[in-house]
Formats: sequence, C-alpha cells, structure tokens
Amino acid sequence: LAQVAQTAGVDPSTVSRVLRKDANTRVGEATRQRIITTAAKLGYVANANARSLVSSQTMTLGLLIPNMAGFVYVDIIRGAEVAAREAGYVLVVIDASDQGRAGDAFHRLVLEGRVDGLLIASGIVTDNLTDSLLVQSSRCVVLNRRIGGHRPSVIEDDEAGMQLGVEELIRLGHRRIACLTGPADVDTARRRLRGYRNAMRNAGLPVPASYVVHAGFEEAEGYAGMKTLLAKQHPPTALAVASVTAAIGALAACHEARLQIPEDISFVAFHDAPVAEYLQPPLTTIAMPLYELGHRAANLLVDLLNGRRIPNLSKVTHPQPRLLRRKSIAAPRADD
Amino acid sequence: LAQVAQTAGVDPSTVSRVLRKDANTRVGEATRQRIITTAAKLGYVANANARSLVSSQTMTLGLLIPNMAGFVYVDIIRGAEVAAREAGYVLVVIDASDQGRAGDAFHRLVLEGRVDGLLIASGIVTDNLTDSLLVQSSRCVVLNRRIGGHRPSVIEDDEAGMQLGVEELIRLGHRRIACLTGPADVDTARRRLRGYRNAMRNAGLPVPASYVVHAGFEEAEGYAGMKTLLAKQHPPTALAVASVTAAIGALAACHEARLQIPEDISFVAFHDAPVAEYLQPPLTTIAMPLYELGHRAANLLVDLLNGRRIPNLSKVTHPQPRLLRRKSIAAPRADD
DNA sequence: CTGTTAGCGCCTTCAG
DNA sequence: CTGAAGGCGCTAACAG
Repeated sequence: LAQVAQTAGVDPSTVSRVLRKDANTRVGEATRQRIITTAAKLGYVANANARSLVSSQTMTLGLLIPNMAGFVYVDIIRGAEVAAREAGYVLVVIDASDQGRAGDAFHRLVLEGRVDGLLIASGIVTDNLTDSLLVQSSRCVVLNRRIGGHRPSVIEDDEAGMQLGVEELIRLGHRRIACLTGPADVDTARRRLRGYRNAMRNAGLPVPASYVVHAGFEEAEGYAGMKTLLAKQHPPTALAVASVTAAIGALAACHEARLQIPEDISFVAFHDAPVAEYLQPPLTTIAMPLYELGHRAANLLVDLLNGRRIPNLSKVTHPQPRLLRRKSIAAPRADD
Repeated sequence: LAQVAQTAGVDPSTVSRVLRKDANTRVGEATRQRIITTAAKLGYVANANARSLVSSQTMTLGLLIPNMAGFVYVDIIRGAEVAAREAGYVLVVIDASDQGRAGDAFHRLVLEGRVDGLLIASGIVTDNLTDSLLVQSSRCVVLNRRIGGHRPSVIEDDEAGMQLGVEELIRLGHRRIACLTGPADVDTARRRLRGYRNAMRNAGLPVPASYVVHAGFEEAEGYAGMKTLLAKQHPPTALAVASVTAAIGALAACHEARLQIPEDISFVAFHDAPVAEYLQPPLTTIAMPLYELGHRAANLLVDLLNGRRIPNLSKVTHPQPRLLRRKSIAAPRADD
C-alpha cells in the first residue's frame, strides 16, 4: 500500500479510500484513476489480516460439516456459499467428522478470530460442544437441527416431506408401511418419523412398534435395519427411509432376500441425490430444498453478525418438498 | 492480552512468551503458572489476525475441491486435515464447483493472506487459473493431476491401479475388455487409460478403438458411455470404469438392456467407496490410497511454505492399490 | 478533495 | 528472567 501510494505520489490513506471505494469521501477523478492503475500495475492486493485487525471482522464464514460424503451437504454448501458471496463474505468448509474436532475447530476459527461466524451442520452438536458454543452463541447458526436454549437454528420441513412420501405409498394401496429412520436422539430423524406417523394416523392405519426402526443414515445401517424388518412375521409392503444412503443399504438387503422391488416392497427415500436415478430400481425420493437451507442459514448468520435480530427457529418451506416418482414404488400385491 | 498482563501483574510481552511456549526465553515457574491460570480464568484467546499480521503467516491451509459430492474427496480431505493439524495448521475446504470461483478463491484466500498455501484438487486447473497461480506458485500444491511447468503436484499411481483391475479381468478369461474412462483432457483419466492399455498389451490382447470410451466421472456420463458400448457389434464382456459413480451409471444401462452382471458383463471400478458394497451386484473396486494422497500433499505444502525444496512430482505408492473383489466380476460365458 | 495522526492486538529485538 | 519500545499493513477520525 505504501508502495502504491509512493509511486502514485499520494498518501496511503487516499489509496485505501480509493481501493475500498469508500462512499464517504470523494476523491478527484484524476488521482483516482492514477491510483487504480498503479495499484493494478504493482499487483497490489490488500492484506486481509491487517484489515481484519482494525475492522475486527474477517468477512469469512465457516461451515462445519460432520461428514463430507453425505449427499445432502453438497447442496447445502452451495447455497451457503452463494449467500455468503452475495453478502461479500468468503465461505470456508471445515470437516468435523469426529466430535472432538468440532470444538477444536470452533476454537481455532471463531475464538481466534479467523472467521466471523459459524454455520454448524447437524450431527455434530454434542453437549460438550454446546457449552463452548453457548459462550459465543451470537456468532453461530445451527443448521438442520433444532437446539435447546436460545441459539438460532434453521431446519427444513422434514415432517411435511416425509408425510408426502408416506401419503403416496398409502395412495398406492399400501397398509403395512414401515419407517426406517435415523437415530432416536437425532432431531431430524425424529421429525421425519413424525411425518410418517402423521400420514399413517390420517389414513387410520396402525403403526406397530416393530415397524419403526431407528437405524443410521449410512448404507450399512440401512442394510442392518432392513434385515431386522424382514425378519418380522409380517414384513411391510412398503418402506419410507430417512436417507438415500440408508435406502441403498436397505435395497441391498432386499435383493439378498430375493425380493422384487417394487413388486414385493415399495421404497421411498428422504432427500434426492444424483445416484437415486441409477439404482436398481431407480429410487423414488423426496426432494428437499437443501440449497435454500444453506442459503437461508448463511443469510441469517450474516444478519446476526450485523446485529439484526433473527428468529431462534426458521423453517425453510419454499420450495416445497417434491416427490420424485421413480420405479421403486408400485401398488402392493393383491394378497397383501 | 493486556488484560491478562495487568491482572497477572506482568508485562504483555511476558504473557505472550508464556502462552506461546516460546522456547527461546525461560520464564520463572511461578509467574508462568500465574499467567496461565489468569489467562484461563479470563478466557483469553490470542487473536489470530494480529498474530498473522506480525508473523505474516496464518497457520491455515486451504483445499480447493471441484465437487464435494465426489466420493474420492472425503478421504483426501481427511488425510490433508490430519497432516495439516499435525503441523499446527488449520485446514479449510473451499467449494470451487465452478471454474470461475477457483480463481476468485485463490485471490481471496492466498493473495489477501487468509491462508498460507493452497491445495488444489484435480479438475479445477484451467489455463486461466494457471496463469494467476503461476505468480504464486510457491504457495500451491496440485493434487491428483500432473501440471505442466514447474509447480509441484502429487498423484496416485493411477496407471498401476487400473492395470491391476484389468489384469484380474484377463485372469478370469476375458478378452473383450473395454475401458470407460474420464475426459481425454483430464490427466488422471489418461493415466488410468494407460494402465488399461498396459494390461491389455502385456496379455497380447487387442484394443479396438471403439473399446475406449471417454466419458465423464458422473453417473449420467457412465450411463451414456455404456449405451455407446452396448450399441457395438461386439460388446465387451468386461469393463474397467474410471470411477464408482460412472460405474453406477453404466450398471444402470446394463440393467436396462437386461444384461446379467457379472454373467454377461464383468465390472471393475477405479477407487473404492462405501456404496460399492451395496450395489446390485456389489461392485469390485480398486482401492487407492486417497487418504495418503491428501496427507502427503498437505505435508509437501507445509514443507514448501517452510522453504524446503520439494519435488515437482510425487507419486503416492504406499499403500499399494488393492483390488476389492466383489460380485461384479466372473469368468466370461463359454461362448465368448 | 487530500494528508496527518493514531491505533487495531500481538510479537520481537533490545535493555535492564 | 522480565519490562520497554517499535512496528506488522491497514483504516478512521481529524485537520487542512
């Protein structure tokens, strides 16, 4: 900067004003042009750290992700990235696959001032972490999970989404519909389960306890969960699964048991993913507004950082959940 | 810091020395303890920006990823994260799904001094970007792709990996083996193709031009590529595919054509992924040392930043590629 | 319209 | 073994 100022024959502060497009001060057009061209010629780029030091903001946002492999995070990340960029921020993603690392990341990013705020994706909010986060709650937004206390969070309408899927199964004539959902202590899993229960209740259908299986979101867990269901005396004729990955595992279990899909069992999975279309058979999914979830969350975080009041809980309802009908669903066999 | 110094009754510089565990200066044990406890009590955390400003290093590394959905990146990220942490760095991941953003990210991260160096994953190195990167080549390591010029890059032994897979197909008795690889202008795709050719040549098998299909790494592209192959007069009896995702698409095309796998066509895919085990049929894959790739790349970047000389091209050869035999391969039919 | 003056929070010689 | 002073690169309030 001093370099640029000297070669342009002006004061550093003037250079700063010009390059920052400071609206408050008006600079002579001639000097402005001179400064801009010399800056370009010298390849000058302002140092973000020095700037952060004085302005005490870094203009970068962090996004903590528990599992980079998850299909769902791709869209969330994109949405958040775009929203951040629109607001002039840089978005950096941090892999917090193991729990301990999340707290560590929080420390090194937020506390040490590397980022202005943090988006925390579901699945890594442990009690431990919660404590330290509480301290700095004014810089975090939790995503895809409701949180006790008064920290802001953004969720999808998981309930409505799952209900949509189950209603379709009911419409096709299914009565014995099971739900393969996520861990009982995970909020999103519980909300998806509630959507399933709503649909069943509305149709006057019974929900045997054994038809609700709390598995995980991964292939192996879906596989194991399906095994459990198939071992029942009256296996279901249709299944609502809480994730595409779990559904892939469940499909594998069905194939192993020589069941035809959709003839023997219909499948609906929560969230869409590119792979769904290429499975055997192509998987019917419930597409959720993940991009918008990320976008909204980042927007809220920016608002929060700017001192605006934001709701403790926001639900992303647009666009609405959409059912993507593929070949994994059909009417049940006549004798069912 | 001033706060802590005052309450502990010492000078800020002493606090700095203690908290930084400065090896050069020895501080009285009594004052040391006092400083540490008061710092903890006050919840003091050093400001990374101020520190960066004076030391002109941020102790953070960036990793540019073109497509977060790719299975391969999960392990790369983990490896890089661990290596970074071991060296005292924080790793942040940046989604550079579209090309333009990569240059932008480079600017905002490296040039503005938010990170000390950048790991650039394959697939986003365009000519455009290369120019700006060249300027700052001393802070970048390219990953999974060889680069013209003299910028350091780290790759796997794609050639050996693919060769391993094809050799297995040959051993099973296949002669009509096709290769569904990535775009011709992508270095990794070309190297995998070379591995295929090596294996074929070593076995004295012909490679009709039509048996080499340059598709992409995505499901849809694998699907389209397979369609092309199936339209041939003499479709192959076995296939080596350059990615699991493309293989999923190709499998779908085969199912659509009512082909039995592995009876009609055997499949081997490059890289392993959790989903491989749950496909119909479970997919034989070539597991590559992706974690180590990320780990090595981050290590090299750290070396580079510390002024050590590093090779322009490093190949990660340990652990060696492993063939994970699953049910997608079998001997060809007798009449083939 | 532009230059001057401080100071952001920390580290690093140099003295004591 | 510890305190004092200067400066990292930039911005902001105040003069001119």
